[in-house]
This record gives sequence, C-alpha cells and structure tokens, in this order.
Amino acid sequence: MFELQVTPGGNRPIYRQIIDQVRQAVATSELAVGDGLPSVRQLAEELVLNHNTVAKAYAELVREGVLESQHGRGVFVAKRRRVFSASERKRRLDQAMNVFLSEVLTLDYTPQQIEEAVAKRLDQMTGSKAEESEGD
Amino acid sequence: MFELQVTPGGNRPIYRQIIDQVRQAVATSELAVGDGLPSVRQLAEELVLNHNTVAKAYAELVREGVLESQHGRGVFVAKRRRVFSASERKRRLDQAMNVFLSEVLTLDYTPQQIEEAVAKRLDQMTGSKAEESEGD
Amino acid sequence: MFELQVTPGGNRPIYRQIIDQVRQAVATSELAVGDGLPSVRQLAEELVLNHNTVAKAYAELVREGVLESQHGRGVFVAKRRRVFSASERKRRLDQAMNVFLSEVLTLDYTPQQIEEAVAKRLDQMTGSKAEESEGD
Amino acid sequence: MFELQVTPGGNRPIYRQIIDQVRQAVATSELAVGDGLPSVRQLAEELVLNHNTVAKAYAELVREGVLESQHGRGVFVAKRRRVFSASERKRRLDQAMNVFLSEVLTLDYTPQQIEEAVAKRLDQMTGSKAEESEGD
DNA sequence: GTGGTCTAGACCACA
DNA sequence: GTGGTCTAGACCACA
Repeated sequence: MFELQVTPGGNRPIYRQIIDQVRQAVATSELAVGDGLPSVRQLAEELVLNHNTVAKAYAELVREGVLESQHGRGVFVAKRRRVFSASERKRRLDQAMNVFLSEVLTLDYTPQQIEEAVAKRLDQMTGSKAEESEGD
Repeated sequence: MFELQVTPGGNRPIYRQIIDQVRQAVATSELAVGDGLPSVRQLAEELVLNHNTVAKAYAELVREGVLESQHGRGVFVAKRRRVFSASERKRRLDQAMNVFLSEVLTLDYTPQQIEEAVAKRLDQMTGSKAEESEGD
Repeated sequence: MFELQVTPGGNRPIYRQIIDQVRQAVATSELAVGDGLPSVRQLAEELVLNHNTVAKAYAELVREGVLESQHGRGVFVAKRRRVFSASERKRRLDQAMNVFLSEVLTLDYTPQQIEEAVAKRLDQMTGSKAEESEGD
Repeated sequence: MFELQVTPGGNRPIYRQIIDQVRQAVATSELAVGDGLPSVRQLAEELVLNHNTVAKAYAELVREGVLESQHGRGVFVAKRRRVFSASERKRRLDQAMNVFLSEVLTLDYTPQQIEEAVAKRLDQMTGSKAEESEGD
C-alpha cells in the first residue's frame, strides 16, 4: 500500500510534504492512474494531523491535475496532463535550478558533488533506469 | 554593475529573493571578494522596499558567511569560509534538493533531462569546464 | 516555569537578551528537548515588547539549532545538533572569549579568580561535577 | 613600543578593539602608569582610521579611569583606581560569565574545553605566572 | 491561534 | 552616511 510519512519539525510545511510525496508516488508509478487515495479524514487520522492540512494538500494536487476528486466517491490519481507551455516549464526549471545551485555552491559543495547527489536522489525517488550509467 | 530584481507578488518572500540573487552573483563571480554592495537604504529605494527587508536579507547573508558588514562603512563580499558542519551542510543540501526536485518533477521533466540541465548550468556558473582550474 | 526578563535600557539589545536567556535555560536544562516556548505574541505581551523583537530572537535560535519552529503550532527546544564547522566554532569561541575577558579584566579580576569563577559556574550549569555522567 | 592592531571586518567595532587592546596593555604592564599614548591624530593616521574613532576610544578609557588626559600635553596611563563596588563587580562578572558560558555551551564545547581555552587565552593576554600549572 | 513577512517610521551606534 | 534595533500595525501561511 501507499505509505506517507510526515515530519512536523522539518522546514517544509506538512501539507507540502504530503504534496511532494504524492507527486513522487505518481512519478514512480507507485500510484497508477485511477488508483484511489485514502480519504482526507482517514489520512488525517493516520498521520495525526488536522484534516484541514490533508484537505489542503489534496486540493492543490487536484488543482495541479495530479489527482481528481470524484464527488462522494473519493480522490483518485488522474490521467496525466500537461499544464504548462514549453517555455513556461523551461522558465520554472531555470529559476528553481538557479536557486538550488547557488544555495549549494554557497555551502561549498563542488559541481561534481552536486551532480552526484542529484543523480543519486533522482534514482531513489524514481527508481530510475540509470542501471547502465553507473560509470560516471 | 550588479543588478537586482524583485517580484513582490511571488511565492518566494522578497528577502529570500534578494538572498538568492546575491548568492548567485557570488557563485558566478559577478560579485568578487571585497566588492561592496549597495547600501541597505539605497537598495531599498531602488527596489521600492522598506529598508528592513533589505537589512534582513543582508543579515542572513552575513550569518552564512557570504557577506561581511562593516558598521558605518557598508556591506562587502566576504572571503569565503566554511561556516557549517558536515552534517548541517548535508542537511541543507538534502533539503534544497528535495525542494528543487519535487518542483521540477511536477514539471514533467525526466531524471535525465534534469541531470543534464544541472550539469550544464553548473558549467555556466562556475566556468569549470575546460580550463583545468588554473589558479586565477 | 521558564521565566524571562529583559531590560530595555541596557547595552545589550533586547533580542540578544532573549537569546542569551533561552540559551542559558537550555544549557542548564531548565528547558529540555521538546519543551514548548511561550508563543511569540504571548511573550511579547508579557515582556511589553513588539512581537517582531521576540520573533527575531526565536528566529536566530532556530538558525543556531537551539529551537525548532513548527509553523502553526509553536516553537520548541530542538534536539541538539551540531550546526557549525570546527573553524566556525573556534571563531565564535574566540570572539566570545575576547568579549568576556576584556570585560572582566577591566573589572580588575585576576586570571586566577576568573578561572575559578568559570570553573565553578560551569559546574553549576552542567551539573558535571561528581556524578560521572550516568546517562540521564 | 606599544603596538595596536585593528580589523575592520570583525564583529567588534573598531573603537572597541582599541579600548580592549589598551586595557590589555595596561593589564599586562606593557603600558605602565604615566606612559604616554600616541596622539589621537597620530594613531588615527597609523591605523588608517577616522580620528573620531580613536577619540571615542580614548574618551571611554578616560571615563573608565584607565587613561588620563592632560590638556595640551597628551594622554597618559592613569594611576589605577577602582570604580565599582565589590557587589557591582560580582554582578558584572556573573552576567558576563552567563552570557559567555551559555553561548559556548550552545556551540557544543565541553566544560573542560572551555576551561582550557580560557586559561590559555588568559596566559596569552597577561603573560601570566601560571608556569607551574601546566599539568591540568 | 501560531509563526512569518512586510511597511512606515523613529532613533541609536559607528566611522 | 552607513548599518542595527525597535515599535505599531497590517496581512499572510499553516495547522
């Protein structure tokens, strides 16, 4: 089953953590199109959260087109659709990358270390192909 | 000259945007060690901000060791030093990576595309490609 | 209960005084890991301060890893972790020592008196005397 | 001759640095009662400072009774006198110690490390006796 | 309710 | 002139 985990102390707000993990589960295909998610209340109870927090996360995922709410039945993984134009995607990628890279360069990581860390994390997140790119 | 730009409506708080851009300018050597930054009030006026907002950004950059404040004289790019412990750097790297990756994964980029984009941008920022680090 | 006291006229800025006292309470275990602190607004009211002043102090303690802020819930004593690099810790130790020693040397204490006073106060603060660190 | 050194980048304001060093020189007897100090302008030139900064430092040292200004002749080391009552000295010592110790304990230094650092620094500052306390 | 950000504006400390 | 601190007060984000 789909398992969610949340840490209240972290820098990232709880509802964000839920969003991130659902996105990830969808990206990994741990959750497939049409799969149902736990109900807001059920998940809230499981994670010992205010149900508003869960509802907020679901709402954003619906807005983004990742989930689909079927009134009275529950919330499901939606068929994938693309929201942003190519140039908008590029713009957002660039901006996120700039913020990320200057932050970690400030932390004194080398380009090589950063690339390795990113590759590794991507593997973890997506369980990705990369099996033959091990050499680097 | 060093140019800063800020969008008040955005998701990212203004003082964060300033921090991001100063870090970036330092990472790309657009700002070099010893360079002076615009004064708190001057920058505030330029960006049509309250001076406290600028001061907050500068203060955080000072804490991180990126800038150095000389009371009565101004704020300058500091000599690079390592402020954080290995575990804290790791923690911050992970955190920054999480934020970055969950953002771009939503944008529907593949792991491979992300890795390439990161490698390319790192080259641009650090100029670390062909010139085998000849000392500067 | 945890009691804080602040003198607005003093040489030390108010937010520094708050930081000092929270650190002290943590160092002496008057505040233990997980303990909640008074809310920003509540403490501000108690001390007849603007809430921003309290927030500033808390924010710095969060950055130092002493406190942990849980958005929407409150501020808590964080699990101890090491935030700074060896060189940064040294730097801060030296700086703090300089300030301390030049202050007390002006007061005409002899080195021996200072060393004794420090040793004694450390014992009080850490309770590190006889009980060979039995685990707690 | 009496040598002063000043670093503009440091956390401590320049005029404070001057005060500290003069105090120290007097404590070490590097400067003896009756010795003359460089004139405000001379010192300002030497250290490449605004003369107001030097004047401010001298003024505070005069106020504290460390120096003595003889109009038209210059500034001299004053005969030592005590300004504060015993209880006031104790109060100031305790407060400075509390701030110092909780700060360095926060940095994760052990009591032993702190005591050693203090002893060592005191030796350096005062060139003190301590020759036979080497064992620890 | 709790923390975080921002403005407008005052006043201080330092060089 | 330059940075630092503080207040009063608004508004937002999160749980």
